[in-house]
Amino acid sequence: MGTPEPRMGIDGIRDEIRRRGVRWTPQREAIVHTLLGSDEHLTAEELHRQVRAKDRSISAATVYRTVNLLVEMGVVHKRQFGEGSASFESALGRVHHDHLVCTRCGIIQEFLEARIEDLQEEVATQRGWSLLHHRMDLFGVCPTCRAAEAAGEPS
Amino acid sequence: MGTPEPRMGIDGIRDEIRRRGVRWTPQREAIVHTLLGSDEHLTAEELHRQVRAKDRSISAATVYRTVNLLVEMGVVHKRQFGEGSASFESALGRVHHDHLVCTRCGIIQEFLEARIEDLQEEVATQRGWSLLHHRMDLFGVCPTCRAAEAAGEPS
DNA sequence: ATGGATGCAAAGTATTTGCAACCTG
DNA sequence: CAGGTTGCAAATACTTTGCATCCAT
Repeated sequence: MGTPEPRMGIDGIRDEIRRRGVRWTPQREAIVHTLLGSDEHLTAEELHRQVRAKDRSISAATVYRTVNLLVEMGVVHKRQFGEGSASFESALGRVHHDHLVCTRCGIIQEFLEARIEDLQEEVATQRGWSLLHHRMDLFGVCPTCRAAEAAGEPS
Repeated sequence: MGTPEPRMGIDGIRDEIRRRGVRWTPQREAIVHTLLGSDEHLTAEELHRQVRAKDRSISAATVYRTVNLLVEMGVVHKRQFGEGSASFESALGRVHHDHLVCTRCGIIQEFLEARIEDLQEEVATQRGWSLLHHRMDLFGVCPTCRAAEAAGEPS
């Protein structure tokens, strides 16, 4: 339930984990370094694969347990774009944003549009709701894929 | 890939199904009537339960196969709010809308905010994307639950 | 009568959990 | 050295699929 310092950093995560009375293990260190050091949206499987490059013995179960801990701590966001696996993304030192998802190549571009954020709050308030959070994903074709399509390349 | 007539109706679905060379069975009729006749967002399990009230023998597999067919025909929308099962919602005679989801009681209220729709198009276009569709869910506490909370009722 | 549809059970995904061994604090 | 953590395998939740039978056209 803790909201961490905005720019806690990896060391801060270690300290926060210990402060919670949970342990800082080599597995957790590898997972945190990999996920927090990446600016990508990684699925549990992708994260597992990368982490196994450091330590072959790390299991998928530990990856799942660790990302769930990090999500619960508020330092990682869980995203669910299309169907299939969820993705995980570092929340450290980053402001809220939404996503453009390319339906052709899968690339994800982040954006923040303050006018939309304001209108979302207005929509909720006008209808008597209190807004907690939201999810907004825009699906379309990215500039690169549009160019490829224009060049006649089949999808 | 067919985009159906906006107000096709249940008979129109039967005709469209036959036009595609697939068959109109009692199971499909029961499922279509139940889902299209409901203004709720139903999970496959909820739909299966309701449909079994008409015909005990209808299997979950048939429910899944039928909703997938209807989604592919464009007459039903598949929604994935939180975790867990997907929900299905009739698209017939309805315009696009987004959702407010109560994190306390799960109720779903639909809304349409043209200014947000315009800004989504603008966000995509400005960044060189072509927008195909989007998903926007606002999570918060509905008026009823807010009143209950104000009255001191624990969640 | 013919090939799509159904029910059933088994298989698939994605993720979680029980448990004994292990290791951090 | 106490209790949280790990790897493994089994379990879970949701959905899809193979197959023999059935039935809509």
